Amino acid sequence: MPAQAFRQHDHGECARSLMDAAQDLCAERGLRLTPVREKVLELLLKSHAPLGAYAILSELVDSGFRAQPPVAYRALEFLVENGLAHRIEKINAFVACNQPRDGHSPVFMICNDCQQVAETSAKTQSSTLERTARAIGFDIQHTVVEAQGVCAQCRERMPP
Amino acid sequence: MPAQAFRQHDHGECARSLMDAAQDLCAERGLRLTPVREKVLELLLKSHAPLGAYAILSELVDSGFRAQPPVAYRALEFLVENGLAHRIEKINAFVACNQPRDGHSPVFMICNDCQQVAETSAKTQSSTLERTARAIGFDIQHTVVEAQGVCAQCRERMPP
DNA sequence: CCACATATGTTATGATATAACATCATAGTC
DNA sequence: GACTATGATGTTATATCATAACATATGTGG
Repeated sequence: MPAQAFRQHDHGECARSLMDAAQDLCAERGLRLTPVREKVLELLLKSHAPLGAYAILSELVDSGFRAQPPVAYRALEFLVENGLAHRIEKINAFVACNQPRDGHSPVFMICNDCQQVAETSAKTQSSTLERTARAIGFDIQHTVVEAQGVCAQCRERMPP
Repeated sequence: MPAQAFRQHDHGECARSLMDAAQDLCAERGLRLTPVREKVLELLLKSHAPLGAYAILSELVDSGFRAQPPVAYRALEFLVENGLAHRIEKINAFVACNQPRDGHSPVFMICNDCQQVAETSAKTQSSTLERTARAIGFDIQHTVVEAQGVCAQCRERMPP
């Protein structure tokens, strides 16, 4: 299911099932999905667009958590390390992962108009990168692949 | 010539010819390669590793320029807009472009050990991205493709 | 219950980036 | 040469993003 974010879908249902998946995954792996971590994941899942660390922070405060910056950053670090969220480098923001436990190297499409971000899993993408790397003896540990532009919905709405 | 940065090469000569190319390109296009802009490009060309905006700023000051942050950011913005330099998102730093006027979508390999960055021009890379984008009707305006890992030289030097 | 590891609370500060407005330089025009 | 529009630079202030360091608490296995 590519580009989930740009499609019509039951967002509430989608968020719930991803939260369930996250809880299962943490249980399996002995990871502690503590209240702050769960809340941050919930905020990311509810949001239609990526959230910056300070946006998350202020929502945490609204939800009754005492929260200084490290609180948000630590929770995000946990989620990212365990594949439950991703950091979008180009915009210094975070999104929930829409296919945890995939071990994928995600590709993001960032719409400059509606600010939504779609996570796609282009396997060929990373294999192309791998090939380029191999050619120069480079050992890849992490990849950042992000495209900025305009999504289909926004383009349709735009002046000709 | 892929991965220039990781190879043995005459860096001084390489920097000089790229500076010449930049001057020609600006002359052709009626762009003004002013003293600050030229100095910043020179700093990037001399450096073996990407430079952060504030590193550039302090080198500008060392070179006798009065320099507040906007001075460095503006020069960098000019260089990036005109394809003479690139921003590496993952590390908030800048490198000189090693093939200006190519209209390429560059791919960067960032070595976590020596901090050097190689710019490669993988055409297949961007076409793979293009295909992914087309599949969901996304119109790409800019791409960020960066891989972090260990370059061949550093890997050879490392403990087994 | 103790000790250890992990998570959280808190203060302070570091690092990156830009808004806003004043001043100056350059090129084209009269 | 003076006039003016445009683009470049100078400067102040501040916004935004991120982490170091250390204190405290909490859960887990011995």
